[in-house]
Amino acid sequence: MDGEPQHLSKTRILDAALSVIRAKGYSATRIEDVCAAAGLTKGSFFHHFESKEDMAMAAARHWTAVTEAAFAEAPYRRLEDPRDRLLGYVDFRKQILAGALPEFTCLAGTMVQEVYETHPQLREACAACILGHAATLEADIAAAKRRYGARGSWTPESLALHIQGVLQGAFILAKAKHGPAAAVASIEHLRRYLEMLFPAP
Amino acid sequence: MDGEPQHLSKTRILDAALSVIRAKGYSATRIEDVCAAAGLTKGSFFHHFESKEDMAMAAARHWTAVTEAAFAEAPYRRLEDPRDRLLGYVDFRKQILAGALPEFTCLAGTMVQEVYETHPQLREACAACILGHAATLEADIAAAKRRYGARGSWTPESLALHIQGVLQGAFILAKAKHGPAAAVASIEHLRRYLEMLFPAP
DNA sequence: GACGACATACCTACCGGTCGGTATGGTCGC
DNA sequence: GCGACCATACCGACCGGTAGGTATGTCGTC
Repeated sequence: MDGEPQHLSKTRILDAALSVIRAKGYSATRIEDVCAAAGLTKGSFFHHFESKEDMAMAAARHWTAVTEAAFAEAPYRRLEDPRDRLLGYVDFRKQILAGALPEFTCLAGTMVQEVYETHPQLREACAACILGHAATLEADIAAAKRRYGARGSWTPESLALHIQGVLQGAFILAKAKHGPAAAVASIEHLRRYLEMLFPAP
Repeated sequence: MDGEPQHLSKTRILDAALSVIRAKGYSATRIEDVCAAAGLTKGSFFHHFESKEDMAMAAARHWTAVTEAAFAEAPYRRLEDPRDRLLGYVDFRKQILAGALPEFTCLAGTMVQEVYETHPQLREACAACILGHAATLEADIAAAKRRYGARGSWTPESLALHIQGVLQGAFILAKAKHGPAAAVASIEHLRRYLEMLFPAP
């Protein structure tokens, strides 16, 4: 995913961008906010990025890489049964909600809401992040469906997307309530749905 | 909910605000965009509103009133069985996704993402809208639970919020994919969950 | 004639983006 | 080894458009 091992300051700017955008949204983040958070100046910023939108595109890709790495190492991935892996994934996502609000939010979901009509490229980048992540669940879902003979008629793709949708919705609930309790409860409903879809032997 | 039957131009501005904010997000909407959409000028705007944030607060309340009215008249509300009413609600929400993207999106969900950290009052107003709407489902959920002896241990409140979460997530999916298909599929998963929670006789 | 409902012109802070400059470090000829 | 040369990284003052907000005027109505 990452091309070359980009410059340290560039990744510092991108890391800063992730947290600032997740806290204030894309339009409201000023370039100088990002610079301040990164401990650099605008001169450096525009040395590494052509424009604010260019940075956002890079941030989306950076976010994809960061999250991909985080999930790749997660313990649930080593489980044998595809159903267990799927439920493990959900539990893992639930655990993450323990931290502070702007830290467990999804950059792509936040940004796409603001830019889907106005910045087609950014929308595309955010979509690729979300849909790409969803795609990593499809194999397990398909396998679990085969093994446990799931109820109802639906595609693995649609369920993978539904899971991402619930998570994104949970973030909105958390933001609205200014705390993760409702989001956790929502994810538990999602887990219950999966348990019922793939009834345990 | 609405205090006095406010001035026509004021509601025109608010209606315009709803569509512009839903299309571009709160931070990116300029007051002049709203004025242009309403066919008025800034002079009129600042006659009716103190500031942009004041307008946003009013827009949130306006949105609450508009949606409340829309759901109050919906046909599913006349169904006898609480389970049918709940499923009817979900189906009704699914139907709405037929229109153009910025027209079926939720203002409160869009705004709260941007302002939850920076504008506490606005966050509160958006939260009140979402949570208030969720609360309208609680009675039916509780009644359905009593009548059909639902599976698992959860509160009506948490399920009502979960439903809202799924819908908000579905909007994000729709924005990311630039079309409602995935959102529709997600709502169908939600419906399946409810059917399984309250098994039909 | 006072007031509410608008329009027009204007002010000004802010912010995305530019530009001239400096520091650092690597490379090459000698 | 050393100086000439150059590229990269970074700084920070500055520019110019933009957009939130204001001041003032006009017109209709009670």
